[in-house]
Amino acid sequence: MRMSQIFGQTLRETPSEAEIASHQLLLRAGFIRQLAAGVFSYLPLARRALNKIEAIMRQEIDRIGGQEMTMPIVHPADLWQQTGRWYKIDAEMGRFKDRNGRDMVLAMTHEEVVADLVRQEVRSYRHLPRLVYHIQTKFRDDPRPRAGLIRVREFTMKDSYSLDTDWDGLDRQYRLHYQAYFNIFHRCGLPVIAVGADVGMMGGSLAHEYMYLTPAGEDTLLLCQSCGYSANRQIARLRKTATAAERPLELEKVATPGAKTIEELANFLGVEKARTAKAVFLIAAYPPGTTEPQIRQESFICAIIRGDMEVNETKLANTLGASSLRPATEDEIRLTGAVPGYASPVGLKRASQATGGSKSAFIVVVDDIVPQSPNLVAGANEAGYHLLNVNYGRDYSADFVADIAAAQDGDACPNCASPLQAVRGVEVGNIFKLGTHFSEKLGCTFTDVDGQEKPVIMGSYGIGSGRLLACIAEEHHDEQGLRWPVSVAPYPVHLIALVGRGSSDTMTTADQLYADLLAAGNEPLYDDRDESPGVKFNDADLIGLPLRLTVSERALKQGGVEMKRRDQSERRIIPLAEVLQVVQSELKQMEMDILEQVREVNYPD
RNA sequence: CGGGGUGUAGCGCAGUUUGGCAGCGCACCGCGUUUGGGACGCGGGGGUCGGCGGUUCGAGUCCGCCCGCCCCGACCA
Repeated sequence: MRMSQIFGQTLRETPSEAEIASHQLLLRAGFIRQLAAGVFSYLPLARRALNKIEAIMRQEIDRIGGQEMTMPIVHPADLWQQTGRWYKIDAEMGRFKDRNGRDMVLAMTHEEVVADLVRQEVRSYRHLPRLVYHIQTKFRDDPRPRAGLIRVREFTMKDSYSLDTDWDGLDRQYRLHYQAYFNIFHRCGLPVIAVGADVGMMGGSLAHEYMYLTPAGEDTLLLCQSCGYSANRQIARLRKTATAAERPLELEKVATPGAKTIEELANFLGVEKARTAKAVFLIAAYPPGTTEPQIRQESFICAIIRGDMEVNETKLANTLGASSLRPATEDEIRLTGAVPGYASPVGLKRASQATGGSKSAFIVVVDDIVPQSPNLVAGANEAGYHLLNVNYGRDYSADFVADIAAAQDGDACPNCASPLQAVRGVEVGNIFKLGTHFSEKLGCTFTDVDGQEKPVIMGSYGIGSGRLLACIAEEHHDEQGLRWPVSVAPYPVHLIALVGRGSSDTMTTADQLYADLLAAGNEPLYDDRDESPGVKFNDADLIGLPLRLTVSERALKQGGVEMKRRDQSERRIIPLAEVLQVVQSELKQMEMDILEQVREVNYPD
C-alpha cells in the first residue's frame, strides 16, 4: 500500500476526548474515528489488523471443530420475548419497529437466534455435538461508553455456541474453548489470565472471563499469588473470621448521637468495626414471569453484614434470584419502620404490609459470618440510638443466610488463606456453560438414543475483536506510538523512501523493493509521499509496524537499505541483494517469538 | 440516571470576565526553495462560534430551554 494513496491520516495532536493510550494512539495513527459515543469507524489500517485477529480466531475455533456461519443483526422481537430477555433487559437493548409496526431487536448477542436455528435443524442425537460460530456486529446501548474501543456500544464479536447431548459433552467443548482462547490471545501477543466469573441469570453452571490486566480496566479481580485462586470480584469468595465466641448478652439500648455511619459508630463506642452489624437497604427487581411478563416484581431487601465488610451486590442478587438491585431511598427505608443511619432488622415487621406500594415483600438477607459473630452493635431504629449485643436468631431472623460479602484487597483467600490481591482488568473474552436455559425456553430438543426427547445443552463463548485490538495497543506501545506484534500488524513492513532533489535512483530502488516485497508476499506500507524525513519516521513510529526499511541515498552509499525493528533501537544496513531474504527471516523470527508464548494451560478443576 | 467538565475551521486552542470586523498554531491548496527525525518563504481557501428562543442598535460573549461529547459514579447479556 502506498501511503500517498491510503485513506485516512495521522494526526499530529491528540484529540482531546482521548485519555488512555490505546484510544489516543489508534486515533492519531489513523486507525479509528468516532461517529458517536461508543460508535466507531475502522479505517483501512484497523481493518487490516482486525482481519489478522479474526483469521487467528477462525483458525483456533476451526481447529476445535467450529463451523463458521453468519447470523443476522436484526431480529424479530418475539424470539426475545420467548426467552424473556425482551422484558428483562431495559434500555440497553436497541429496539425499533419495521414498516409494518412489528417490534424488532438489534442483536446484543445471538443465543436466541442460535437456539431458533437449532430447533429447526437439530432433531436427533446424530446431529450433535456441533460447534457453530460467527463474527458479527452487536449493539448494546451501554449507558456509559468509555476509553475508546475498550467499552463501546456497537462492536464486533466472535461468538461460538456449542451444542451437546449431555453435560460431559458441554464440559469437553468448554475445555476446548478454555485452551483455544488462551491460544488466540497469546498469538495476538496479549497476556491474559482466566478468572472465575458470575453465571448470573443465565441458568448456567460455570463461566470464565479472560482478563487483560491493566489499571485502565473496569473489572476488579481478586488473585491469590500462593494457590492461584482467581475470580472476578463479582463472585470472589473470601475466608471470613468469626469474632470471638461469646455467650449472648442482654440487649441494651445506648445513645449514639450523630453516629450514622459504621465508622462514626465504631469510633463513638470504641469498638472494632467487626463488632458492628451494618444494615443495607435495597430494592430488588425480579425477572419477569412467563405468564405476566409485563409486571415488574420488586421487593424490599434488608441486607445485614458485619461492619468490617461491604455487600457484594452480585452475590446478593444471585442469592435472591433477582435480576437487578438498586439502593433504596431514605423514604423507602422509612416505609419499613427503619430509621436511616440507625437501622437494623430488630423489631421490624417482616410482613408485606410494612412496605406498602408495589413492593410485595420485605426480605432479610444475612451474611453467613454474622450468625457466628455474637453480640454485635446494630441500629435501634430510633434516631440517635443503637443496640448492643444484638444476636442473630435471638433478636431477628432472616429469609436467607448466605455469602453476600465483597472480597477486598488483603482479604484471606478462600482456599489457602493467603492475602488476596485486587487488580484491575479488561474482559476480552468469556466462556459460559449455558446448559439448557435457552433450549428449554425455545424448545430446542432432540431425540436421544433412548428415544427420549431432551433439551440441547448449550455453551456460549465470546471475544470482542475491537476490544482485543485496543488491549493489544494498550500492551504494545511506547512514547512514539504503537508497536504491533507481527501477528496482528496491518502490514509487516514499513518501507520508507527518502528522496532528496536529484536522487531519482533512490526512488527507483525503493519502487523496485516495494514491488519485490509485494511479490514475495510481504506487502509493505510504502511511504512514497513527498514529505520530509522527520514526518516519515514519526509516522512510521506512530503506526508501529514491526519492521522498518529505509531507502535513502545515505543508506545506498553505505551499501544497501537500513532495517530497524520497531521494538529495538538497533539499525542495520542490509545489502540490496539480501533484503528480501533478511526481511523474511526477521519476520519469521518475530513470529516464532510470539508462538513461543502459546502454550498448554492448566484447566482449573 | 446523579455529579463534574466541555462544545469556536480537519486537529489543538485563544477570544466569553467588561457585548462592537471571527483569531492563532498545525493540517489543507498554489508557486518556489529544502530532504536522515514533525523544513522555509510568498500567496490562498476553509466558520450556522452545538441548536432553538430571548434581551439589545448590535450577541461567540448576557438570559432561558434543548442537544452532543468527555470524566467520575450508578449500570453492564
